[in-house]
Amino acid sequence: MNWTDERVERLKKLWADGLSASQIAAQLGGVSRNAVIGKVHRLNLPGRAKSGGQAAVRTKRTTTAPRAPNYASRGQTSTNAVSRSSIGGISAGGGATALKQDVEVSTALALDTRPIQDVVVPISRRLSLIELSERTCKWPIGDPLQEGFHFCGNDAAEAAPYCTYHSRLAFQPSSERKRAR
DNA sequence: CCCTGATTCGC
DNA sequence: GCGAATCAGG
Repeated sequence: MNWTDERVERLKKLWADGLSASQIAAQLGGVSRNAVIGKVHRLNLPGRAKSGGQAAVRTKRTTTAPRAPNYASRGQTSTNAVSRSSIGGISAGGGATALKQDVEVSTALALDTRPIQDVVVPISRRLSLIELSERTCKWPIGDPLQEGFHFCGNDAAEAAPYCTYHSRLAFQPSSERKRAR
């Protein structure tokens, strides 16, 4: 994808609006967030001040080049197969949000007093489309044509499209389907 | 782990 | 000029 005047203009606007590089990349399409950042630099657009978000108080890089990295020591990254038990094992990463969600789910299933409503039970992160990543729950909430539409956005297991709660709603194994209903 | 922007430099 | 790889940080 090349930087047409039009795309550059959009980049400028979105950057000025405070969108993050990855969000801008998602909107423009065809470019990575690195490409966006690189372009921002070349355009001499003001970087993100040390205000708001998380600056990047990068103290000038000492003559040590980042190139010629340790290609040798690379590749040591092992993709750990994290085993997640169906209900108890929630990743700690999500913090309070994920934890709270799990508690509510457990409670709902344990008490079994009334059916789980269609309406949101877990506390969603209310992410917009472009904010979704491979690890966020893509369960839609609301009417896509109405204002306020968003996605759950809670932590989703490795290859799962939804968080544990919504995975259960989406892939109910008949037995649980009865109880939930 | 997820993410952020900044920087360097091979292309 | 471009942007992947990398760094440094939240």
